[in-house]
Amino acid sequence: MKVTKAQVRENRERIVETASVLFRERGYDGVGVAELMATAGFTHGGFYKHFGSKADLMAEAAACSFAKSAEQSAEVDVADFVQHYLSREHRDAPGSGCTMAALCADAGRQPELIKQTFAVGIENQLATLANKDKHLSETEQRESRARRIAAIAQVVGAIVLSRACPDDSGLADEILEVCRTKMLGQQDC
Amino acid sequence: MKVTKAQVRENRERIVETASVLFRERGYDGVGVAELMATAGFTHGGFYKHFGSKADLMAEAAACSFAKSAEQSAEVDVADFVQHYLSREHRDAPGSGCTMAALCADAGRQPELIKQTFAVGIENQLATLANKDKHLSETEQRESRARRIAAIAQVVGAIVLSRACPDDSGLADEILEVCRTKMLGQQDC
DNA sequence: TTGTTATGATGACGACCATAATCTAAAATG
DNA sequence: CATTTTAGATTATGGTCGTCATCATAACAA
Repeated sequence: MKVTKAQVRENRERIVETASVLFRERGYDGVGVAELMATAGFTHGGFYKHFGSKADLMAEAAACSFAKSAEQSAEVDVADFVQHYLSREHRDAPGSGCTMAALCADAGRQPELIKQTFAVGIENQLATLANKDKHLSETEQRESRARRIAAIAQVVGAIVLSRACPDDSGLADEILEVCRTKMLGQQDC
Repeated sequence: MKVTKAQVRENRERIVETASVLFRERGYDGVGVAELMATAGFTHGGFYKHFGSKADLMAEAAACSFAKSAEQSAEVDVADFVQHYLSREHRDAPGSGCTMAALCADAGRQPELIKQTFAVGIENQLATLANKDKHLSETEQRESRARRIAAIAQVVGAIVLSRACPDDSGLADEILEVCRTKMLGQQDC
């Protein structure tokens, strides 16, 4: 059952995208190759014609989603970004949300290849946010980078903690709200 | 092979403590019941004489470690706490470190029972930090609670992100350092 | 001391895991 | 049109998973 080269590329893309969603929803250990392929519409046997291992796919799926989210957030106002990032909608839809927030804890337990991908993703996001202050002096830029790092830690921590709370718990919403207010209240971000 | 009642309690405690460490190191999905019991010095069969399910043990292990860490941090200066929490030592030893930082992302994908335990753990930590400002007015206390929530999100996010970076990466240390400085620089915490 | 109870060892259950060899049919290449 | 190539289905590997029934044994209550 051979398929067109274009079809192969499309199939591979669908596997990566399906994996990206499932991993974000259930974690790297929560999804097997077989289920992954079945969800994408294939049997599991063909998997290793596309990827060397599950870890390879994890890295590719992460890199792909990092690139996509950096691209998107480049054209959005920072305040709007925070507003959406720290929303209930984002928290309740990890499958279509931020890969960093959904999987960075998992990444910490994965092979170096995955960690490198995540480090690149963080640097990418930092660079995207930095585009707004090219005109700063060197010391100002250093201070700006520090603020951006702290901001990312803050919003990622907020989402992760909020997701750890029960659905009906007021605490989950409170965490989001508090961090949203704090974040928007300071001129940096 | 029956054992003393005292022995049973001690065995059960050892299982919980072993689980607490292993889960923090490798995640809830990364450790099986069999390996757990073997590490604690038992065969896997006896597990269900102590716990109804793996999820029950996860909840108990988390609750146990939350209680322990709240107890410890109650008698420590806040600045010292942050200093240690955002240290390389803490980041590189998740098995003996903060359960919230190690497992809150995993908790978000677990049954409600686990999430409830984590919510209680967060409230506990918030209450512990609050002991320092009993003398405040009601509005001041509300503001204080908001600051404490944001602080916890910040430090948890920092550890989780730092762990997601490669071991030799400068970024991992930078995240810790930046957040430590930011955190200690403000009078709240 | 006798009878009851319950711990923890043994072993098995069916399902899932990542990975891989084999085979096929059809696309790509000549 | 003939040949080569290869995507993806099929099937198998050896292992692990959570859960549980069974059972010997030793701690308990009587």
